[in-house]
Order: sequence, then C-alpha cells, then structure tokens
Amino acid sequence: MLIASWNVNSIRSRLSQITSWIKHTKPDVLCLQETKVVDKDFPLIPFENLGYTVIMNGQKSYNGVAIISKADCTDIKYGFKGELKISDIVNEFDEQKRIISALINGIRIINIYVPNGSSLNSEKFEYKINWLNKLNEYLIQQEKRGEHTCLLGDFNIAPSNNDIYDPNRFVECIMASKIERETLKRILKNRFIDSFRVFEEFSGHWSWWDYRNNSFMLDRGWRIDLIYVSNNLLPRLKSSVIERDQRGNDQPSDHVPVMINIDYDEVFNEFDDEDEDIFEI
DNA sequence: ATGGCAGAAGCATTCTGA
Repeated sequence: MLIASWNVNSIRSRLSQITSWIKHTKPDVLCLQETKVVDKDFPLIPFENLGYTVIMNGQKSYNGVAIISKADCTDIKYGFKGELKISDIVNEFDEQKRIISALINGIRIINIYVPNGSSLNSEKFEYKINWLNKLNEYLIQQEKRGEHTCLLGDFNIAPSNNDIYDPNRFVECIMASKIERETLKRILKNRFIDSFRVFEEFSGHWSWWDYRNNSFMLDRGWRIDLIYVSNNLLPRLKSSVIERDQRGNDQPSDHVPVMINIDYDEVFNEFDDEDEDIFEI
C-alpha cells in the first residue's frame, strides 16, 4: 500500500503534474497540502476518472488539505474539531484549513499542513507553536483508539540538522529552531517514527527547495515533508522515498512528493486478529 | 537588513509562503 504526501502549492496550477504523477506511480493514498481552493471549486473529476475518491478541507487562497484515495475513506475528521471538544479556541484554529483525517484500509491517515511561522519573533511563530500544541491534544485523543496511524504532511520543521543543506546558515532560524524541534518531539512522544530515517541515516535528501536563488539547481534544500508511522505500523513499513524528480518539472511546486510502502495484507490480517481477541473477552 | 520566486485575488498591487 503506497501512501504519499505532497505540498502542491495550488492544486489548480499543478493539476496536470499531479494526475501524471498518479498515473505513473499509482499511489493508494495521496495527501495534499496547500490546495488553495474552496471545496466547491476543487477539481474532482480528473481524480475520479482515475478511479480515486477525494475528501477535502479547503480554503480560499491559502492552506487547504485533501486526501485522494483508491479505497473508501471512513470516519472522516475535519480540523481539530474532529477529535477535540468544540470550543472558541478550537473554532479559531479551525478557521485555517490545515488538517484532515480518515480511516483507509484500516489505517488512520492524518494529513497536516503545519503553519510556517515566518520568523521566531513574529506572532505567526507563536501561532505555529500553539497550533502544534493543539495537534498534541488532538493526537492524545486519537491515540486512545489504538489505531495503526500514519501522520504525514508538510511539517515546516527540519527535524535535525541532517535535514538542511547548510545547517550552520540556519542556526535558530525558522523551521530549524530548538523550540520547534522540541515541540515536535513532544508531540511524537515515543509513539511515532520518521519513516525516512528508518532507511537513510545521512544528510543530502530534501523534499523542498526555495523557488528563489536558484536553490534547486544548487541543491540547496530542506527535508520538511515527513511521514511518521506509529510503532504498531513499523513492522509493516517496507520503504520510504522522496520523489525528487518532480522538482524538475516545468512550473513545479517548491515541494516534491514523499511516499512510503506499507505491507497492507499483514495490517489487514492483524486487524482481523484483534477483532477476534475482543470477541473472546 | 532586504529581496530573491510563485500563486491568489483581481486588475495594480498586496499578501502569503518558507
């Protein structure tokens, strides 16, 4: 089962690139960020024609997330209110459309677009940290159901210096600061594993290159698009790759797709076993 | 310290991203 994530920087601008990539790669699940479109204007037909269903949590101009899936999406949760009691604070955070989740083939897929935060001394940075703390509350609720879980998306955080082309240039800068990394670590607890680092320990692998300063040509990139799997999914993890070539497209997104392969049959069987255990009790 | 490139809104230029 192939599960992918891609910040496309406008789905309408990137539509043909996305459908081409889907035709070539045939992912089972593709999580999108920065779709930049309200739900009623989302281009559904091209994906339905390829045999996929789409769920979305969209917004005009900014943000917006969606999940494109071959299999049915069930128990869909839009925004923080999907897991948290509705309050003024939750409603306020949910004005920005940055999170959508669903059960697909027995796996909980949580697709997130973490705020960028601008710079460490800005109000937006405060929002970023508060948003991540809200995500922590969200995940505490979600964890109670004991689901096999895949938490993925654009994290706007390089988890370590190995994930930045020149870490010395970005000490205590946005996406690289200690406070961001520690906040992320707190959320992951000992529950989630960075799928890419299961297979690759070295630096030099990026998922985002700035549009400016000829960054892609100079290979000045960051790895900020991440796929985390829960501990109970780790034994089924077969690979984790970065689709670097997509950055070389004409008018590309500044991010490329990242993707894991999960041994789906075994997950399915394990779920059957668990159901039987519950029955016996 | 600032802009650099790109997309959306909307029609000149500003806002936002990372």
